[in-house]
Amino acid sequence: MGKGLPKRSEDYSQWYNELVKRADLAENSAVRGCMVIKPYGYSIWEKMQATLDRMFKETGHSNAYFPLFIPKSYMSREAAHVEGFAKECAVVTHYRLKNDASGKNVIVDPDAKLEEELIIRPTSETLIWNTYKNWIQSYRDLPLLLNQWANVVRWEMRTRLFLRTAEFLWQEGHTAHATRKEAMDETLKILGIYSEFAEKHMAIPVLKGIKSESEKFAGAVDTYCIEALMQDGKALQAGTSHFLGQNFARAFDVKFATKDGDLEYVWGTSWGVSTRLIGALIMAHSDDDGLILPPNLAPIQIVIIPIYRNDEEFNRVTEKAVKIRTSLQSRGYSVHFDNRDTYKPGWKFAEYELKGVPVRLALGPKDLDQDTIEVVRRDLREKEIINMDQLEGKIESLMPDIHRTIYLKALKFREEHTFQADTYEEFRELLDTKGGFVYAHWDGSAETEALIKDKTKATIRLIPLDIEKEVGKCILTGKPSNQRVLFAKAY
RNA sequence: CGGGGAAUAGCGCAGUCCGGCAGCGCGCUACGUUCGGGACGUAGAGGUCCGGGGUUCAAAUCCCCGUUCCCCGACCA
Repeated sequence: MGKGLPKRSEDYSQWYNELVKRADLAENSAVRGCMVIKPYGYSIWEKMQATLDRMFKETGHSNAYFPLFIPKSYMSREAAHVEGFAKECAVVTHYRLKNDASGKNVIVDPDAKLEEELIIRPTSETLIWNTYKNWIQSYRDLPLLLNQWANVVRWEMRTRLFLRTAEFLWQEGHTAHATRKEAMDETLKILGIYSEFAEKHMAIPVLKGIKSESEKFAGAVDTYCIEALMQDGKALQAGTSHFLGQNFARAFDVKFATKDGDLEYVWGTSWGVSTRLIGALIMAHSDDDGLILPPNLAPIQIVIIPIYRNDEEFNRVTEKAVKIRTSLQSRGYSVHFDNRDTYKPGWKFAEYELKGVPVRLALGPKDLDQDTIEVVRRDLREKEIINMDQLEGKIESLMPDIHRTIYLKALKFREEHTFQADTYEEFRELLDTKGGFVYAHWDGSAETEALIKDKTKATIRLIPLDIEKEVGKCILTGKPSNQRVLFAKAY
Protein backbone atom coordinates (compact mmCIF):
# COMPACT_ATOMS: atom_id res chain seq x y z
CA MET A 1 0.00 0.00 0.00
CA GLY A 2 1.47 3.29 -1.11
CA LYS A 3 1.22 6.42 0.94
CA GLY A 4 -0.71 8.66 -1.40
CA LEU A 5 -4.06 8.31 -3.07
CA PRO A 6 -4.44 8.28 -6.83
CA LYS A 7 -4.93 11.84 -8.09
CA ARG A 8 -8.45 12.95 -8.96
CA SER A 9 -7.19 14.57 -12.13
CA GLU A 10 -5.61 11.35 -13.32
CA ASP A 11 -8.22 8.76 -12.47
CA TYR A 12 -11.27 9.99 -10.65
CA SER A 13 -12.98 6.67 -10.15
CA GLN A 14 -9.82 4.99 -8.93
CA TRP A 15 -9.34 7.88 -6.51
CA TYR A 16 -12.86 7.31 -5.25
CA ASN A 17 -12.48 3.55 -4.84
CA GLU A 18 -9.17 3.88 -3.03
CA LEU A 19 -10.41 6.64 -0.79
CA VAL A 20 -13.43 4.64 0.35
CA LYS A 21 -11.17 1.78 1.36
CA ARG A 22 -8.25 3.75 2.75
CA ALA A 23 -10.46 6.01 4.86
CA ASP A 24 -12.01 2.89 6.40
CA LEU A 25 -15.51 3.64 5.17
CA ALA A 26 -16.33 0.35 3.47
CA GLU A 27 -14.95 -2.60 1.58
CA ASN A 28 -16.17 -5.22 -0.82
CA SER A 29 -17.65 -8.31 0.74
CA ALA A 30 -17.47 -11.99 -0.06
CA VAL A 31 -20.79 -11.57 -1.82
CA ARG A 32 -20.41 -9.97 -5.20
CA GLY A 33 -21.86 -6.49 -5.39
CA CYS A 34 -22.39 -6.12 -1.67
CA MET A 35 -20.37 -4.05 0.75
CA VAL A 36 -19.26 -4.18 4.33
CA ILE A 37 -19.80 -0.76 5.84
CA LYS A 38 -17.02 -0.32 8.37
CA PRO A 39 -17.47 1.48 11.70
CA TYR A 40 -16.15 4.81 10.48
CA GLY A 41 -18.40 4.77 7.42
CA TYR A 42 -21.37 3.50 9.37
CA SER A 43 -20.91 6.27 11.87
CA ILE A 44 -21.48 8.81 9.08
CA TRP A 45 -24.66 6.95 8.14
CA GLU A 46 -25.80 7.01 11.78
CA LYS A 47 -25.34 10.77 11.84
CA MET A 48 -27.34 11.11 8.65
CA GLN A 49 -30.03 8.87 10.08
CA ALA A 50 -30.24 10.78 13.32
CA THR A 51 -30.76 14.12 11.60
CA LEU A 52 -33.19 12.90 8.95
CA ASP A 53 -35.12 10.89 11.50
CA ARG A 54 -35.54 14.02 13.62
CA MET A 55 -36.67 16.00 10.57
CA PHE A 56 -39.23 13.33 9.67
CA LYS A 57 -40.58 13.18 13.21
CA GLU A 58 -40.81 16.95 13.40
CA THR A 59 -43.06 16.87 10.36
CA GLY A 60 -45.40 14.30 11.84
CA HIS A 61 -43.99 11.02 10.58
CA SER A 62 -43.60 7.82 12.60
CA ASN A 63 -41.31 4.87 12.03
CA ALA A 64 -42.52 1.32 11.43
CA TYR A 65 -41.03 -1.82 9.98
CA PHE A 66 -42.29 -4.01 7.17
CA PRO A 67 -40.83 -7.39 6.13
CA LEU A 68 -37.89 -8.03 3.85
CA PHE A 69 -39.88 -10.53 1.79
CA ILE A 70 -42.62 -9.70 -0.66
CA PRO A 71 -44.94 -12.36 -2.13
CA LYS A 72 -44.16 -12.62 -5.81
CA SER A 73 -47.77 -11.97 -6.81
CA TYR A 74 -47.71 -8.52 -5.19
CA MET A 75 -45.09 -7.29 -7.60
CA SER A 76 -47.37 -7.74 -10.57
CA ARG A 77 -50.27 -5.78 -9.12
CA GLU A 78 -49.02 -2.46 -10.41
CA ALA A 79 -48.02 -2.89 -14.05
CA ALA A 80 -45.46 -0.10 -14.37
CA HIS A 81 -43.92 -1.04 -11.06
CA VAL A 82 -43.20 -4.65 -11.98
CA GLU A 83 -41.87 -3.47 -15.33
CA GLY A 84 -39.43 -1.20 -13.52
CA PHE A 85 -38.01 -3.70 -11.08
CA ALA A 86 -38.46 -7.16 -12.59
CA LYS A 87 -34.95 -7.30 -14.02
CA GLU A 88 -33.19 -6.78 -10.71
CA CYS A 89 -35.10 -8.81 -8.17
CA ALA A 90 -33.57 -11.51 -5.99
CA VAL A 91 -36.01 -14.37 -5.44
CA VAL A 92 -36.31 -16.83 -2.57
CA THR A 93 -37.47 -20.20 -3.84
CA HIS A 94 -36.64 -22.65 -1.03
CA TYR A 95 -36.63 -22.69 2.74
CA ARG A 96 -34.30 -25.54 3.69
CA LEU A 97 -30.79 -26.92 3.13
CA LYS A 98 -29.48 -30.42 3.56
CA ASN A 99 -26.28 -32.42 3.18
CA ASP A 100 -25.68 -34.04 -0.18
CA ALA A 101 -25.08 -37.77 -0.60
CA SER A 102 -21.38 -37.47 0.27
CA GLY A 103 -22.23 -35.57 3.44
CA LYS A 104 -19.56 -33.00 2.60
CA ASN A 105 -21.56 -30.35 0.80
CA VAL A 106 -24.67 -28.46 1.69
CA ILE A 107 -27.29 -28.30 -1.02
CA VAL A 108 -30.73 -26.78 -1.38
CA ASP A 109 -33.34 -29.33 -0.41
CA PRO A 110 -35.44 -29.80 -3.54
CA ASP A 111 -38.34 -30.94 -1.37
CA ALA A 112 -38.43 -27.59 0.38
CA LYS A 113 -39.76 -25.50 -2.47
CA LEU A 114 -41.95 -22.56 -1.49
CA GLU A 115 -45.56 -22.59 -2.62
CA GLU A 116 -45.25 -18.96 -3.59
CA GLU A 117 -41.81 -17.57 -4.21
CA LEU A 118 -40.73 -14.52 -2.26
CA ILE A 119 -39.08 -11.42 -3.67
CA ILE A 120 -36.46 -9.68 -1.58
CA ARG A 121 -37.80 -6.12 -1.50
CA PRO A 122 -36.29 -3.77 -4.07
CA THR A 123 -38.64 -1.22 -2.41
CA SER A 124 -41.72 -1.76 -0.29
CA GLU A 125 -44.65 0.00 -1.97
CA THR A 126 -46.50 -3.21 -2.79
CA LEU A 127 -46.31 -4.80 0.62
CA ILE A 128 -47.04 -1.56 2.39
CA TRP A 129 -50.07 -0.67 0.28
CA ASN A 130 -51.37 -4.17 0.74
CA THR A 131 -51.14 -3.49 4.47
CA TYR A 132 -52.60 0.00 4.24
CA LYS A 133 -55.69 -1.55 2.70
CA ASN A 134 -56.47 -3.00 6.12
CA TRP A 135 -55.58 0.13 8.03
CA ILE A 136 -57.54 2.68 6.06
CA GLN A 137 -61.32 2.76 5.94
CA SER A 138 -62.29 6.32 6.69
CA TYR A 139 -61.01 9.85 6.18
CA ARG A 140 -60.40 9.69 9.94
CA ASP A 141 -57.58 7.21 9.30
CA LEU A 142 -55.80 9.74 7.13
CA PRO A 143 -53.24 11.01 6.67
CA LEU A 144 -51.04 8.01 7.39
CA LEU A 145 -47.44 9.18 7.59
CA LEU A 146 -44.93 6.35 7.96
CA ASN A 147 -41.26 5.86 7.37
CA GLN A 148 -39.03 2.84 7.66
CA TRP A 149 -35.28 2.43 7.92
CA ALA A 150 -34.41 -0.70 6.03
CA ASN A 151 -32.20 -2.55 3.60
CA VAL A 152 -33.27 -3.29 0.04
CA VAL A 153 -31.82 -5.45 -2.71
CA ARG A 154 -31.51 -4.59 -6.38
CA TRP A 155 -29.46 -7.10 -8.32
CA GLU A 156 -27.13 -4.76 -10.18
CA MET A 157 -24.71 -5.94 -12.82
CA ARG A 158 -22.07 -3.34 -12.12
CA THR A 159 -21.58 -2.05 -8.63
CA ARG A 160 -19.49 0.55 -6.81
CA LEU A 161 -19.13 1.04 -3.09
CA PHE A 162 -21.93 3.30 -1.78
CA LEU A 163 -22.92 4.53 -5.25
CA ARG A 164 -24.49 1.32 -6.46
CA THR A 165 -24.50 -1.91 -4.52
CA ALA A 166 -26.73 -4.96 -4.72
CA GLU A 167 -27.89 -4.39 -1.16
CA PHE A 168 -28.10 -0.94 0.35
CA LEU A 169 -29.50 0.83 3.38
CA TRP A 170 -32.07 3.56 3.09
CA GLN A 171 -35.18 5.06 4.51
CA GLU A 172 -38.45 4.80 2.63
CA GLY A 173 -41.40 6.96 3.55
CA HIS A 174 -44.88 5.88 2.55
CA THR A 175 -47.80 8.18 3.14
CA ALA A 176 -51.51 8.04 2.39
CA HIS A 177 -53.77 11.06 2.05
CA ALA A 178 -57.39 11.99 1.46
CA THR A 179 -56.75 14.48 -1.30
CA ARG A 180 -54.55 14.99 -4.27
CA LYS A 181 -53.38 18.33 -2.95
CA GLU A 182 -52.38 16.93 0.41
CA ALA A 183 -50.33 14.18 -1.20
CA MET A 184 -48.71 16.68 -3.54
CA ASP A 185 -47.90 18.97 -0.60
CA GLU A 186 -46.34 16.03 1.21
CA THR A 187 -44.23 15.13 -1.83
CA LEU A 188 -42.87 18.66 -2.00
CA LYS A 189 -42.45 18.98 1.76
CA ILE A 190 -40.16 15.94 1.76
CA LEU A 191 -38.27 17.29 -1.23
CA GLY A 192 -37.69 20.39 0.88
CA ILE A 193 -36.43 18.30 3.78
CA TYR A 194 -34.00 16.47 1.51
CA SER A 195 -32.72 19.65 0.01
CA GLU A 196 -32.32 21.28 3.40
CA PHE A 197 -30.50 18.21 4.68
CA ALA A 198 -28.15 18.20 1.69
CA GLU A 199 -27.28 21.85 2.08
CA LYS A 200 -27.25 22.33 5.85
CA HIS A 201 -25.77 19.00 6.90
CA MET A 202 -23.91 17.62 3.93
CA ALA A 203 -22.83 21.06 2.68
CA ILE A 204 -23.82 20.05 -0.83
CA PRO A 205 -25.85 22.45 -2.97
CA VAL A 206 -28.64 20.68 -4.82
CA LEU A 207 -31.09 21.46 -7.59
CA LYS A 208 -34.72 20.52 -7.18
CA GLY A 209 -36.86 19.34 -10.03
CA ILE A 210 -39.12 16.79 -11.54
CA LYS A 211 -38.05 13.70 -13.47
CA SER A 212 -38.93 13.09 -17.07
CA GLU A 213 -41.37 10.29 -17.87
CA SER A 214 -38.59 7.83 -18.63
CA GLU A 215 -36.49 8.67 -15.56
CA LYS A 216 -39.27 8.65 -13.00
CA PHE A 217 -39.95 5.93 -10.43
CA ALA A 218 -41.89 2.98 -11.83
CA GLY A 219 -45.41 3.32 -10.45
CA ALA A 220 -45.31 7.03 -9.67
CA VAL A 221 -47.30 9.75 -11.35
CA ASP A 222 -44.43 12.17 -10.81
CA THR A 223 -40.98 11.82 -9.33
CA TYR A 224 -39.33 14.84 -7.74
CA CYS A 225 -35.62 14.77 -7.05
CA ILE A 226 -32.61 16.63 -5.82
CA GLU A 227 -29.51 16.50 -8.00
CA ALA A 228 -25.97 17.32 -6.98
CA LEU A 229 -22.87 17.83 -9.10
CA MET A 230 -19.76 15.83 -8.31
CA GLN A 231 -16.19 17.05 -8.80
CA ASP A 232 -15.77 15.06 -12.01
CA GLY A 233 -18.66 16.91 -13.60
CA LYS A 234 -21.14 14.06 -13.28
CA ALA A 235 -24.52 14.46 -11.65
CA LEU A 236 -25.74 12.36 -8.78
CA GLN A 237 -29.32 11.92 -7.73
CA ALA A 238 -29.27 12.45 -3.99
CA GLY A 239 -32.90 11.88 -3.08
CA THR A 240 -36.30 11.24 -4.62
CA SER A 241 -39.84 12.02 -3.56
CA HIS A 242 -42.68 10.44 -5.50
CA PHE A 243 -46.23 11.58 -5.99
CA LEU A 244 -47.95 8.23 -6.48
CA GLY A 245 -51.38 9.63 -7.28
CA GLN A 246 -53.89 6.83 -6.76
CA ASN A 247 -51.81 4.23 -8.61
CA PHE A 248 -51.03 1.97 -5.67
CA ALA A 249 -54.40 2.60 -4.05
CA ARG A 250 -56.06 1.28 -7.19
CA ALA A 251 -53.66 -1.64 -7.49
CA PHE A 252 -54.26 -2.70 -3.89
CA ASP A 253 -57.82 -1.45 -3.60
CA VAL A 254 -57.23 1.05 -0.83
CA LYS A 255 -60.39 3.14 -0.50
CA PHE A 256 -61.70 5.39 2.23
CA ALA A 257 -65.09 6.81 3.13
CA THR A 258 -65.20 10.59 2.81
CA LYS A 259 -67.11 12.89 5.13
CA ASP A 260 -69.91 12.81 2.60
CA GLY A 261 -70.02 9.04 2.68
CA ASP A 262 -68.49 8.51 -0.76
CA LEU A 263 -65.83 5.85 -1.35
CA GLU A 264 -62.62 7.17 -2.89
CA TYR A 265 -59.17 5.88 -3.62
CA VAL A 266 -56.41 7.10 -1.32
CA TRP A 267 -53.65 9.38 -2.61
CA GLY A 268 -50.07 8.31 -1.92
CA THR A 269 -46.45 9.39 -1.77
CA SER A 270 -43.18 7.59 -1.25
CA TRP A 271 -39.70 8.98 -0.81
CA GLY A 272 -36.20 7.86 0.03
CA VAL A 273 -32.54 8.54 0.48
CA SER A 274 -29.90 5.87 0.78
CA THR A 275 -26.32 5.14 1.76
CA ARG A 276 -25.57 6.55 -1.66
CA LEU A 277 -25.50 9.91 0.12
CA ILE A 278 -22.17 8.83 1.58
CA GLY A 279 -20.85 8.50 -1.96
CA ALA A 280 -22.14 11.98 -2.72
CA LEU A 281 -20.47 13.34 0.38
CA ILE A 282 -17.13 11.86 -0.64
CA MET A 283 -17.25 12.99 -4.25
CA ALA A 284 -18.54 16.48 -3.57
CA HIS A 285 -15.86 17.67 -1.17
CA SER A 286 -12.82 15.45 -0.80
CA ASP A 287 -9.37 16.09 -2.22
CA ASP A 288 -6.24 14.18 -3.21
CA ASP A 289 -5.20 13.83 0.42
CA GLY A 290 -8.44 12.26 1.58
CA LEU A 291 -11.91 12.96 2.83
CA ILE A 292 -13.22 16.38 3.71
CA LEU A 293 -16.25 15.94 5.92
CA PRO A 294 -18.73 18.64 6.91
CA PRO A 295 -18.65 19.16 10.69
CA ASN A 296 -22.32 18.17 11.04
CA LEU A 297 -21.69 14.67 9.77
CA ALA A 298 -18.09 13.99 10.78
CA PRO A 299 -17.85 11.05 13.21
CA ILE A 300 -14.93 12.84 14.85
CA GLN A 301 -15.09 16.63 14.67
CA ILE A 302 -11.88 17.41 16.52
CA VAL A 303 -8.81 15.27 17.01
CA ILE A 304 -6.10 16.10 19.52
CA ILE A 305 -2.58 14.89 18.69
CA PRO A 306 -0.03 14.90 21.50
CA ILE A 307 3.57 15.81 20.73
CA TYR A 308 6.22 14.55 23.13
CA ARG A 309 9.69 13.07 23.45
CA ASN A 310 9.55 11.18 26.69
CA ASP A 311 7.20 9.94 29.39
CA GLU A 312 7.44 13.12 31.40
CA GLU A 313 6.35 15.24 28.43
CA PHE A 314 3.69 12.72 27.46
CA ASN A 315 2.16 12.91 30.93
CA ARG A 316 2.14 16.70 30.98
CA VAL A 317 0.64 16.90 27.49
CA THR A 318 -1.92 14.22 28.28
CA GLU A 319 -3.10 16.02 31.39
CA LYS A 320 -3.76 19.18 29.41
CA ALA A 321 -5.23 17.33 26.41
CA VAL A 322 -7.75 15.51 28.56
CA LYS A 323 -8.90 18.83 30.04
CA ILE A 324 -9.33 20.26 26.56
CA ARG A 325 -11.24 17.20 25.42
CA THR A 326 -13.59 17.35 28.37
CA SER A 327 -14.25 21.02 27.91
CA LEU A 328 -14.95 20.69 24.18
CA GLN A 329 -17.10 17.61 24.71
CA SER A 330 -19.20 19.49 27.23
CA ARG A 331 -19.91 21.97 24.45
CA GLY A 332 -21.26 19.18 22.30
CA TYR A 333 -18.32 18.42 20.03
CA SER A 334 -17.15 14.90 19.31
CA VAL A 335 -13.50 14.91 20.25
CA HIS A 336 -10.88 12.20 19.94
CA PHE A 337 -7.60 12.35 21.82
CA ASP A 338 -5.21 10.07 19.95
CA ASN A 339 -2.74 9.07 22.63
CA ARG A 340 -1.40 6.01 20.85
CA ASP A 341 2.33 5.71 21.33
CA THR A 342 2.61 3.39 18.36
CA TYR A 343 2.33 6.09 15.70
CA LYS A 344 4.27 9.30 15.26
CA PRO A 345 2.59 12.69 15.05
CA GLY A 346 3.32 13.07 11.35
CA TRP A 347 1.69 9.73 10.64
CA LYS A 348 -1.36 10.76 12.62
CA PHE A 349 -1.63 14.08 10.80
CA ALA A 350 -1.80 12.28 7.49
CA GLU A 351 -4.19 9.69 8.85
CA TYR A 352 -6.76 12.18 10.12
CA GLU A 353 -6.51 14.17 6.93
CA LEU A 354 -7.29 10.98 5.04
CA LYS A 355 -10.28 10.48 7.29
CA GLY A 356 -11.52 14.02 6.87
CA VAL A 357 -11.61 15.11 10.52
CA PRO A 358 -12.55 18.82 10.24
CA VAL A 359 -10.28 20.18 12.97
CA ARG A 360 -6.97 18.96 14.30
CA LEU A 361 -5.34 20.22 17.45
CA ALA A 362 -1.66 19.52 18.14
CA LEU A 363 -0.37 19.96 21.65
CA GLY A 364 3.30 19.75 22.63
CA PRO A 365 5.74 20.88 25.31
CA LYS A 366 6.25 24.25 23.61
CA ASP A 367 2.53 24.85 23.78
CA LEU A 368 2.42 24.01 27.45
CA ASP A 369 5.26 26.45 28.15
CA GLN A 370 3.66 29.24 26.14
CA ASP A 371 0.03 28.37 26.89
CA THR A 372 -0.74 27.94 23.17
CA ILE A 373 -2.16 25.26 20.90
CA GLU A 374 -1.92 24.51 17.18
CA VAL A 375 -5.22 24.48 15.28
CA VAL A 376 -5.46 23.14 11.74
CA ARG A 377 -8.61 23.04 9.63
CA ARG A 378 -8.86 20.17 7.18
CA ASP A 379 -10.65 21.96 4.37
CA LEU A 380 -8.16 24.77 3.76
CA ARG A 381 -5.21 23.15 5.57
CA GLU A 382 -4.63 26.43 7.40
CA LYS A 383 -2.40 26.13 10.43
CA GLU A 384 -2.66 28.56 13.30
CA ILE A 385 -1.12 28.77 16.74
CA ILE A 386 -3.46 30.45 19.18
CA ASN A 387 -3.51 31.16 22.89
CA MET A 388 -5.15 28.44 24.89
CA ASP A 389 -7.86 30.72 26.25
CA GLN A 390 -9.01 31.46 22.69
CA LEU A 391 -9.55 27.83 21.85
CA GLU A 392 -13.23 27.44 22.61
CA GLY A 393 -14.15 30.60 20.78
CA LYS A 394 -12.00 29.53 17.87
CA ILE A 395 -13.70 26.14 17.59
CA GLU A 396 -17.10 27.73 17.86
CA SER A 397 -16.47 29.96 14.87
CA LEU A 398 -14.44 27.40 12.96
CA MET A 399 -17.11 24.71 12.68
CA PRO A 400 -19.76 26.81 10.92
CA ASP A 401 -17.01 28.42 8.88
CA ILE A 402 -15.77 25.06 7.62
CA HIS A 403 -19.32 24.14 6.69
CA ARG A 404 -19.82 27.41 4.86
CA THR A 405 -16.47 27.20 3.09
CA ILE A 406 -16.94 23.72 1.69
CA TYR A 407 -20.54 24.49 0.76
CA LEU A 408 -19.51 27.61 -1.12
CA LYS A 409 -16.67 25.76 -2.78
CA ALA A 410 -19.09 23.11 -4.03
CA LEU A 411 -21.53 25.82 -5.10
CA LYS A 412 -18.82 27.69 -6.99
CA PHE A 413 -17.81 24.49 -8.72
CA ARG A 414 -21.39 23.87 -9.75
CA GLU A 415 -21.85 27.40 -11.02
CA GLU A 416 -18.66 27.14 -13.04
CA HIS A 417 -19.91 23.87 -14.51
CA THR A 418 -23.44 24.89 -15.38
CA PHE A 419 -24.05 25.93 -18.97
CA GLN A 420 -26.71 26.68 -21.52
CA ALA A 421 -26.68 25.13 -24.94
CA ASP A 422 -28.84 26.27 -27.83
CA THR A 423 -27.67 23.89 -30.53
CA TYR A 424 -26.83 20.22 -30.53
CA GLU A 425 -23.21 20.96 -31.50
CA GLU A 426 -22.84 23.34 -28.60
CA PHE A 427 -24.44 20.79 -26.29
CA ARG A 428 -22.14 18.05 -27.42
CA GLU A 429 -19.09 20.28 -27.14
CA LEU A 430 -19.91 21.29 -23.56
CA LEU A 431 -20.47 17.73 -22.43
CA ASP A 432 -17.31 16.46 -24.05
CA THR A 433 -14.98 19.22 -22.90
CA LYS A 434 -16.36 20.52 -19.62
CA GLY A 435 -18.94 18.13 -18.27
CA GLY A 436 -21.36 19.43 -15.68
CA PHE A 437 -24.94 20.58 -16.00
CA VAL A 438 -26.31 21.82 -19.30
CA TYR A 439 -29.65 23.59 -19.63
CA ALA A 440 -31.15 23.00 -23.03
CA HIS A 441 -34.47 22.89 -24.81
CA TRP A 442 -36.09 19.53 -25.38
CA ASP A 443 -39.23 18.72 -27.33
CA GLY A 444 -40.71 16.67 -24.48
CA SER A 445 -40.71 13.29 -26.21
CA ALA A 446 -39.22 10.12 -24.77
CA GLU A 447 -37.80 9.27 -28.21
CA THR A 448 -35.74 12.43 -28.37
CA GLU A 449 -34.59 11.94 -24.80
CA ALA A 450 -33.46 8.39 -25.59
CA LEU A 451 -31.73 9.51 -28.75
CA ILE A 452 -29.78 12.19 -26.89
CA LYS A 453 -28.82 9.67 -24.25
CA ASP A 454 -27.70 7.28 -26.94
CA LYS A 455 -25.54 9.80 -28.71
CA THR A 456 -24.07 11.69 -25.77
CA LYS A 457 -24.60 9.53 -22.65
CA ALA A 458 -26.27 12.55 -21.06
CA THR A 459 -29.71 12.19 -19.52
CA ILE A 460 -32.33 14.64 -18.36
CA ARG A 461 -31.53 14.98 -14.68
CA LEU A 462 -34.55 17.09 -13.96
CA ILE A 463 -37.09 19.49 -15.30
CA PRO A 464 -36.55 22.56 -13.13
CA LEU A 465 -39.40 23.64 -10.90
CA ASP A 466 -38.71 27.32 -10.57
CA ILE A 467 -37.23 28.44 -13.83
CA GLU A 468 -38.63 31.10 -16.11
CA LYS A 469 -40.58 29.68 -19.00
CA GLU A 470 -38.74 30.37 -22.18
CA VAL A 471 -39.78 29.53 -25.69
CA GLY A 472 -37.16 27.72 -27.72
CA LYS A 473 -36.38 24.88 -30.04
CA CYS A 474 -35.34 21.35 -29.11
CA ILE A 475 -31.58 21.00 -29.59
CA LEU A 476 -32.02 17.72 -31.43
CA THR A 477 -35.26 17.92 -33.38
CA GLY A 478 -35.85 21.66 -33.56
CA LYS A 479 -39.42 21.14 -32.41
CA PRO A 480 -40.89 23.80 -30.12
CA SER A 481 -40.17 23.77 -26.36
CA ASN A 482 -41.36 26.13 -23.67
CA GLN A 483 -38.76 25.38 -21.01
CA ARG A 484 -35.16 24.35 -20.69
CA VAL A 485 -34.41 21.09 -18.93
CA LEU A 486 -31.25 20.06 -17.11
CA PHE A 487 -28.98 17.54 -18.82
CA ALA A 488 -25.85 15.84 -17.47
CA LYS A 489 -23.95 12.63 -17.51
CA ALA A 490 -24.88 10.92 -14.29
CA TYR A 491 -23.98 8.25 -11.78
C1' C B 1 -25.58 -10.98 -20.96
C1' G B 2 -21.10 -9.64 -24.97
C1' G B 3 -15.44 -8.24 -25.13
C1' G B 4 -10.75 -8.17 -22.33
C1' G B 5 -7.66 -9.26 -17.99
C1' A B 6 -6.44 -11.63 -13.42
C1' A B 7 -6.09 -15.42 -9.20
C1' U B 8 1.16 -16.54 -5.45
C1' A B 9 1.88 -14.27 2.78
C1' G B 10 -3.03 -9.60 5.81
C1' C B 11 -2.49 -5.87 1.32
C1' G B 12 0.09 -4.64 -3.42
C1' C B 13 2.95 -7.46 -6.66
C1' A B 14 7.46 -10.31 -9.08
C1' G B 15 8.48 -15.22 -10.48
C1' U B 16 5.18 -18.51 -15.38
C1' C B 17 7.76 -17.31 -21.71
C1' C B 18 12.56 -21.20 -20.95
C1' G B 19 9.87 -26.84 -15.15
C1' G B 20 14.82 -27.39 -10.53
C1' C B 21 15.13 -24.42 -2.42
C1' A B 22 8.51 -19.75 -2.38
C1' G B 23 10.42 -14.22 -3.36
C1' C B 24 10.03 -8.48 -2.98
C1' G B 25 7.63 -3.93 -0.89
C1' C B 26 4.15 -2.46 2.70
C1' G B 27 1.86 -4.20 6.97
C1' C B 28 2.47 -7.48 11.47
C1' U B 29 5.57 -9.23 16.34
C1' A B 30 9.84 -8.14 19.83
C1' C B 31 13.77 -4.92 21.49
C1' G B 32 16.44 -0.32 21.14
C1' U B 33 17.01 4.67 19.34
C1' U B 34 13.24 8.26 17.81
C1' C B 35 8.65 11.63 18.25
C1' G B 36 6.19 19.78 16.08
C1' G B 37 4.15 16.57 8.74
C1' G B 38 3.56 9.43 6.87
C1' A B 39 11.19 7.75 11.51
C1' C B 40 15.25 4.13 11.68
C1' G B 41 18.18 -0.20 13.14
C1' U B 42 18.37 -5.32 14.56
C1' A B 43 15.88 -9.87 15.08
C1' G B 44 11.46 -12.62 13.84
C1' A B 45 6.49 -14.69 12.40
C1' G B 46 3.54 -15.46 8.33
C1' G B 47 2.08 -19.81 2.08
C1' U B 48 -3.95 -25.10 0.07
C1' C B 49 1.00 -20.55 -5.42
C1' C B 50 -7.91 -20.48 -6.85
C1' G B 51 -9.85 -25.97 -7.18
C1' G B 52 -9.61 -30.81 -9.67
C1' G B 53 -7.20 -33.98 -13.09
C1' G B 54 -2.95 -35.02 -16.40
C1' U B 55 2.45 -34.90 -18.33
C1' U B 56 7.32 -35.36 -15.78
C1' C B 57 12.64 -37.89 -11.79
C1' A B 58 10.67 -32.95 -10.56
C1' A B 59 5.02 -28.33 -11.71
C1' A B 60 3.44 -21.67 -9.12
C1' U B 61 5.60 -22.62 -14.12
C1' C B 62 3.44 -27.19 -19.39
C1' C B 63 -1.70 -29.53 -20.92
C1' C B 64 -7.15 -30.37 -19.95
C1' C B 65 -11.64 -29.28 -17.02
C1' G B 66 -13.95 -26.15 -13.50
C1' U B 67 -14.60 -21.83 -10.11
C1' U B 68 -14.18 -16.86 -8.58
C1' C B 69 -12.91 -11.82 -9.03
C1' C B 70 -11.69 -7.21 -11.74
C1' C B 71 -12.02 -3.81 -16.04
C1' C B 72 -14.78 -2.08 -20.61
C1' G B 73 -19.79 -2.17 -22.87
C1' A B 74 -25.69 -2.96 -22.50
C1' C B 75 -29.07 -2.14 -17.78
C1' C B 76 -29.84 0.73 -13.14
C1' A B 77 -30.91 4.76 -6.88
